Amino acid sequence: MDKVDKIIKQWNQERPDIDADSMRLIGRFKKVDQFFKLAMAKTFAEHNLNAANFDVLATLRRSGSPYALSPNALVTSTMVTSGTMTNRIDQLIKSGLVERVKNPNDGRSVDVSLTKVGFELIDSVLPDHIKTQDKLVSCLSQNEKKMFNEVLRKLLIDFESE
Amino acid sequence: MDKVDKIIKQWNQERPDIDADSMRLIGRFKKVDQFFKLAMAKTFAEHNLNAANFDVLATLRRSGSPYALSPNALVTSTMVTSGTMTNRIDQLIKSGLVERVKNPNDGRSVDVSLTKVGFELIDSVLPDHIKTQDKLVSCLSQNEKKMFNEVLRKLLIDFESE
DNA sequence: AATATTTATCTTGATATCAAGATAACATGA
DNA sequence: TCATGTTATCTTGATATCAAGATAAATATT
Repeated sequence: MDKVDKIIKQWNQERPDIDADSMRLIGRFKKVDQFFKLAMAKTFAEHNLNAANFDVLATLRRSGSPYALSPNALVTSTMVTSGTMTNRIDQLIKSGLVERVKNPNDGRSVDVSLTKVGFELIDSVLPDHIKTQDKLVSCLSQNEKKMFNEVLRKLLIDFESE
Repeated sequence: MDKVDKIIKQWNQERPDIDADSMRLIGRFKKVDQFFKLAMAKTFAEHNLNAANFDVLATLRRSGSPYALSPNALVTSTMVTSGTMTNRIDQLIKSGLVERVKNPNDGRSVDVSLTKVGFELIDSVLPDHIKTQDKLVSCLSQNEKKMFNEVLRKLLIDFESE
């Protein structure tokens, strides 16, 4: 009987008319999410980053040479608003990890480009990040991971079809 | 090939030394989380609530009669700081959904108590919330839900043992 | 009884985020 | 070409959150 079970038990007592099976599932999911985020945040903090910063740097890094994308492209791939991205870029510039480069072909547009320091930082965080992620799911068997992945994929397909 | 697969493909090209299997799993998990949160936020918004407000009201409701808990108890069960909880309570009082009642036995302490309006609101949101949650996992078979739940439970047991 | 410690709540200052709108550059169609 | 619409980015004002500290009451220690 874990915390989620206790919550469901409370609901059963107070509102026995409600079927709380999905709540149990989603409640557990939410708790797992909290643990995931906490563990990854710890890794980022060891390199003076947070999840938001890391996200931007990682997106630039994996986009390949020349490690530069427009703010718009970054907004699209990170699911935040443009104002949030402006702020993130400003912070990363202050830390010397990226720079803004004017686009000569389009006066409205800029490229956000990894600096050498930024490139080296993200490349040094990455192995730790992978290690953290591996550890987070290390209690699962290969088969469990496979099923887990398939269930998540099925959910995503369902969501994106609507 | 979904968005997560594309991200992993980029990493494979840029950093073939890195084994990104856990990243794929956790990346999907994160996306599912976003969909879950978005759908539930929509339901809350239909009743002029957000996830934070709902959380407090639901915690008070399921605690049973007299539907009152100390801010401290609310902090413990919702995983936010005391300052955040003070703010949430202030907002809910402004909306007339809860009230602060002095604890006669302990001058430091207050009880946060559901008002009649607050009680009726949370009871009317609840069926919609359950419906939303049911729908979110409706694409999964009974067996898949069972396996999903077991995997999540296994993860939580692992996290809490450390 | 007086002092020190712990507990419960609130306050303060800083940050990250969002929604909406401002600004400037580009694109299109008459 | 000029007017209109679109696109890319940034700005503004509001909100939710956190970490750290303030306040006040209860408890423990001497």
